[in-house]
Amino acid sequence: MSALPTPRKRRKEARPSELLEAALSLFVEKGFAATRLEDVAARAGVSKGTLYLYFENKDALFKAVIQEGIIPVIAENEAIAARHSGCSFDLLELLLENWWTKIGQTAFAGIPKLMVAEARNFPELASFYYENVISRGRALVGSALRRGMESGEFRSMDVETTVDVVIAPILMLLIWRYSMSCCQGSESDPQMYLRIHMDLLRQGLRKPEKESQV
Amino acid sequence: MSALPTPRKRRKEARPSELLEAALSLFVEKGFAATRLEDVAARAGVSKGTLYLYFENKDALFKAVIQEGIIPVIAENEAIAARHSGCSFDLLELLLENWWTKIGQTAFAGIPKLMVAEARNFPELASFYYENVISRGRALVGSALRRGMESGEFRSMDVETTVDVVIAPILMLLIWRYSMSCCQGSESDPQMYLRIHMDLLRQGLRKPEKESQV
Amino acid sequence: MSALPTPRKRRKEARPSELLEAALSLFVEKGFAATRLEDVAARAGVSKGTLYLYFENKDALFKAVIQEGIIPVIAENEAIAARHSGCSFDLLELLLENWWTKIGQTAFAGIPKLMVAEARNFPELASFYYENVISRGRALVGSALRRGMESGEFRSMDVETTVDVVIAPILMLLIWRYSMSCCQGSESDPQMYLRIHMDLLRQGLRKPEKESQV
Amino acid sequence: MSALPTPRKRRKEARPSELLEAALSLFVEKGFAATRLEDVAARAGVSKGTLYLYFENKDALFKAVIQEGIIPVIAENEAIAARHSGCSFDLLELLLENWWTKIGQTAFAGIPKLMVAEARNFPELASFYYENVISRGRALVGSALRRGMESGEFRSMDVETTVDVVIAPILMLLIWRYSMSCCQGSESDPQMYLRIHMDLLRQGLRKPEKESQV
DNA sequence: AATGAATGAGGCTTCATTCAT
DNA sequence: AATGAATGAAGCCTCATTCAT
Repeated sequence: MSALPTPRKRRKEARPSELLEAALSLFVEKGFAATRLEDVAARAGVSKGTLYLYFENKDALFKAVIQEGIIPVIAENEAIAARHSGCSFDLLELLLENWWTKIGQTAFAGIPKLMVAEARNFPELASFYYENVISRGRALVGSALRRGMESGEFRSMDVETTVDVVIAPILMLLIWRYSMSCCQGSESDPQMYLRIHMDLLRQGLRKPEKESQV
Repeated sequence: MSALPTPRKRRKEARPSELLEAALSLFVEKGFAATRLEDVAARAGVSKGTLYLYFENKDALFKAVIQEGIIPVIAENEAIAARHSGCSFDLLELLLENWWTKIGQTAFAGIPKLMVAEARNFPELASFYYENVISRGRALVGSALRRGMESGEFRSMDVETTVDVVIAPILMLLIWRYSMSCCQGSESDPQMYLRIHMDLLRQGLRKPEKESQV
Repeated sequence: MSALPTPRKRRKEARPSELLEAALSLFVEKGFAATRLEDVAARAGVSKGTLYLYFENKDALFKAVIQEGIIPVIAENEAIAARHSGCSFDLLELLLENWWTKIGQTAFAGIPKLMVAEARNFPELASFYYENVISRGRALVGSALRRGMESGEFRSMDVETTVDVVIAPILMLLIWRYSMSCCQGSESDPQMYLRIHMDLLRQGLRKPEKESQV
Repeated sequence: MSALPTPRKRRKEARPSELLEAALSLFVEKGFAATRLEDVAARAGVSKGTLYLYFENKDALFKAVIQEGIIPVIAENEAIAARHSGCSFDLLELLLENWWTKIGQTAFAGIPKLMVAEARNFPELASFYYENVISRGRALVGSALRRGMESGEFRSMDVETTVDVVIAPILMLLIWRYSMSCCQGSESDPQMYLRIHMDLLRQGLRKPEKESQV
């Protein structure tokens, strides 16, 4: 119906997301406290004052970054789980694959480390993240595990706790990359890491043919 | 006449560890950058200046915390590994048990999250930690895995990467406790978490009797 | 419509020189180490933070004072020397006259005493001053002396050392004024001082008509 | 009559001068403000607290250093002048030689720079030094010059001002050595410096045989 | 007389936030 | 809408001085 907005207008509307992108990359690189708003503004190509036209303060900027970053991927994974009908371990692999593609291989990969690092200093933010990302992600993995246990594909174990154990190496892979990896001589290979994790899991979760569970 | 050192002297000798204890609790509570040395001093019941009689600066204080608290546990684990002659998985369990008792159940449990959160902004501290804790810890787990693979107890896998996968849930357990756990309704049970992790590992690492590796 | 820059803009452009002026007067009054940046800012009518918008730190502020105030005078003197074609002693007098007008009779007169007082504790500043002021000043006087010796106007002497001897009374005049002069009852007359110095020099440097050097 | 004091007693009596010696060397090396009392005490082999048993505070220590350092040499020079009967320039050379031996070649050589550097911040000290050292030194040189002028050995010039001009290079030699000399590549030769100064003076002060003064 | 542990004021520097233009 | 100059609170670290032993 209407013509496309003029370049100028589009620029203006793009501002917030340009700022969010700049903020994400700096928050992820330096953490929340150590990121200077002046640097965020500079990376987005605007001045420090402009930033305050779009975000009330540093906290609000941080929240906006999280909000935009990860929730859509959780929703995608919920859809994948809803339409899956194969075996449960395959579902785990599908969920991981999508997560890896949409988060692990993008700038959002830095968010888990960011949240872990700042949760205590920003409890309100942590709550927001927990409700919208973590609890939904755990529910997803939890229902896959529960289905597998009920079908006899997996051993019986405490589901909630197993979820944490299963997720942990995936989170650590990202957290490591944005923290101590700078000290490491050799680059580790995330593909191999994930494959080994899933290999161990496949065999570790499987219900033994006959006797002798632990 | 009295065999006891003077109160003054006794105080002087106790100071460093009082300061280290105060520093540990604040570092773990607020992170490295956000901890004020004045608060550390106050918690130890001394003034700002006194702290500098014992530690050259904030970095040195932090390194001392690690030096006194964590490195000895690594050394203990190295001794445990050196004298171990049983099967490799048992060694992994012994190492975990000692780590859990000396680190996981003490205030030092907060250090991994601290390091993850601050590594990028304090590369020298990160290096120190990497050299003295991480690389030694990985070597320890790595040699246990390698021994198990060579003896046929474990499947053959890339050792370095498997080390990371094996360690990750243990680190995440601690990291979680000092970050997002505040948002969690139910307290999770670390004993069960570790048991499930080790169960999955025991079965996941084991070399199948006959064929069918991945 | 109006051709004048806005007041704000005008202010911004004037700031650096206002700050340099304030810094010069305080450095000269109290020395480098004892001058508080907050006082410099206050004297320029701004806050502490503003100073850092224009100068990276205290060292940079000091260097800027030298850069703006003294180095140009050295450059002028180099130009004077380059275009001079008369006798060498006249050149010495021209150099002195310009130095006296631009440095000796301004607030910059306090810099030599400042440098002498602080050189050991701020070796980087001392180096900067040595490279940019002292060595160029000495080269200037040295080449005038050398020319005079080669033309037979002056006796032959070690040039480098003679430079130091020739310059010393001029520096001492300024150093004295910013140090012990407060204790002196009668104000001494710098014009007479300089005239006597040059009188002694004119006759002292001159090559005797016939024999009898020392 | 009495036996020599015991070593222990002598040690105690030697304390103040050991402290003064240590203070001199540090004040001369770093200046007043930058000298740490802890370093003074350490160099004298005592503890920080001990220093306060002998000197009320840092200022008092500084004053004591100056008091002990130079006045005796001035007195010696006054005696030399009193008994001198040769030509006036020879007297100037004798005074210089004694000064050079007793001050210029000892640790006291740093005092002129010290006084110059701190005079403004310690006016009371500056007065003390002016009365006891500078004014007496100037009187000494002044009377030698005046005698030479009256005898026809020297040209007629304003005595007070000429004194300053004559002394300046000697003071600058010492001041330089304790300030900017660190930046200088080649060590300058003080013997040559003083010889050139005296050469220039000898010829510069001398009354010309016939006409043509300036 | 001697010690040395303890203090706390003070200076440089950073940066989130404000606001006049 | 956008700018960017200006602010001032806050933290690390030093060191003269005190005082219990």
